[in-house]
Amino acid sequence: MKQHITGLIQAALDTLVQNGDLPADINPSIMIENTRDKSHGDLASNIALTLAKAARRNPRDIATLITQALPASEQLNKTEIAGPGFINFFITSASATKVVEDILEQGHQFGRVICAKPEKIQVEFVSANPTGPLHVGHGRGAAYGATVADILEATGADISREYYVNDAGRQMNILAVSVWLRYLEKHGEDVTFPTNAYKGQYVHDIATQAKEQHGDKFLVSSAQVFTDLPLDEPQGGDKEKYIDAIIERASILLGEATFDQLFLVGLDAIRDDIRDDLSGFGINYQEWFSERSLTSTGDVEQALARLDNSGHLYVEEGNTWFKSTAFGDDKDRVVKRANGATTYFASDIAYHMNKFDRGFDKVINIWGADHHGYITRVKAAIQALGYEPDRLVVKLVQFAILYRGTERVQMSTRSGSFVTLRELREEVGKDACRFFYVTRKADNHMDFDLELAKSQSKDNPVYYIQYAHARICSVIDKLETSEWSLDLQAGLTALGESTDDAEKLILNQLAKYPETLQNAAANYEPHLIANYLKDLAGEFHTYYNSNKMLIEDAQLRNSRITLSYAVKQVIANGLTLLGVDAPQRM
RNA sequence: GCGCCCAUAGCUCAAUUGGAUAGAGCAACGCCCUUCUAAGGCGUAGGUUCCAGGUUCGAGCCCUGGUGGGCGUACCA
Repeated sequence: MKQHITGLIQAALDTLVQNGDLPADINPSIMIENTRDKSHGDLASNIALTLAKAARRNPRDIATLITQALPASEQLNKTEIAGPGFINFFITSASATKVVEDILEQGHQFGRVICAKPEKIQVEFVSANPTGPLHVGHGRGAAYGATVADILEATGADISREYYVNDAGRQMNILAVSVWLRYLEKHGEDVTFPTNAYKGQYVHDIATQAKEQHGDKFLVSSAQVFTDLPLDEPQGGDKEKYIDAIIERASILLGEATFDQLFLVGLDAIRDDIRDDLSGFGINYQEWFSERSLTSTGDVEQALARLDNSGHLYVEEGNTWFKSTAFGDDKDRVVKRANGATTYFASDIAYHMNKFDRGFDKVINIWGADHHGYITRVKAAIQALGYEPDRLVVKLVQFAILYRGTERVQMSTRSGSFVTLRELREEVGKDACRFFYVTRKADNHMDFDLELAKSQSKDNPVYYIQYAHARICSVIDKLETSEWSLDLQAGLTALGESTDDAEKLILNQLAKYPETLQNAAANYEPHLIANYLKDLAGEFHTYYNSNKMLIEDAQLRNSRITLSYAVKQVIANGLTLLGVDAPQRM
């Protein structure tokens, strides 16, 4: 419809230019918008306003010229000039009904786009350190990333979802010795647990698992572990030095290979748990990418060599620095320490190089808002490696604060008492979680009310949308067991002749679905779909409450149920994109 | 100090990317209802879009300067 009107306006402008009513160099870009106020028609164009300056004429005069030159169209009832010079278009109800026909034909495909030459896009999200279960803080990134990926896929991209597993580095070693000490306890050794070790219940669980799978393979006496160590914090020492000393001790007592085995017990257990957790959240990845693998494949060294060859590295006091200030960073960054160890940033440079080398046209990283300071240096690195920096898109997700009614839910990652994502999911359900997390713009802080998410009332948008879907399913079920049957063709014809305002409103909303999806994809804004569905469900409930569906009058019955059928389809399509089920009954 | 993000109705948030009279839902108030799915429906009221300038036909949105809040400013991961 918008294209149709754009064509009409273009034709009108061509005529006016030919007749000399408008200068030839106006270079118009024709925008058609949905009106907010229905007294302004269904669609509107601001073309006259944008041309006013170039044409040196009053916008209302231009609008008059355009409407006079506008070719006739069977799809329009009338056009009107309003306000400062808007041209409003009123669509006939027959052509407004066209969208229902499209929905019936295309089914779950409606709104989706298939691209002949799809853009290859990678979406990396969550990527939490595998040192413990996911907590609620990861939930928003998970829901947002998954939905963005699905939306991009729906609009024609070739998507790969990836989790970057930070399985290298000190934090993972701390996890390994945490498991180890619990394991020793389970063998009856007397252990004083370090201040800085991981204390959650899951560490006990993994230790038990290690004992079951590996017997006493990692067993040493506690005397061997704790003799000649520096002091821990409670004794007036440094907890960081203390835990590092234990890591070193473990490595010596067990030997590198055995320590690594222990390390992998912890890593595998937690990664599997995270994978399972996310799967229950409706999220499945194409790739779990190991940070460790970057070292073993030589990617890190290769990335640094590439930077060095292009003159972006220098050595100072034994440390190797990347000259990121050349690309707008505040300061240069160390990539290799004097002791030869590469930094986390070096791995990240290699990781991004690896991503582009895998042939992705675009790479999207979903990061927590606390990582914003990191964007500049990563962009600097990929630029230095010779990639166009715009091919990396970083979307930051602000924190969500949990409330139970009006009371804030405290969470702390210390002492293992945090609220896990799994607990949240079990309490409020997958659907409400997924929906609530994406219902706000990602760059806004959000409040997540557990009570509201669980409530079964109109106040709860997820419930309200699913309820609309279930209601329609129920009507259709009832219809099928009645003496009537669903005649969609008759319904379409009847709808085309209808002048009912509520129906018009719903038709209008249905027609907006494809562009809402496009918009959501183009801007990485899934909340547009969530809001869209809320509106559609609201309009439908209103309609449903004032119009009986299962009635004698065949024309009304067919048109109402046909319209409802289309609403059901679009709700299902939208909810699917958000990772929310569309239930047949509730 | 510097950098990024945010500020819209009492509360939680929208606003088609610069369009027309800034919209929803809670909460408040006033009516109605007990149903094809029931956990409701209809309506009223509520605004200096943080402040001050600027850009233009037009600004919640863009620019400048403030105010307030969140986050970040590692050779950690």
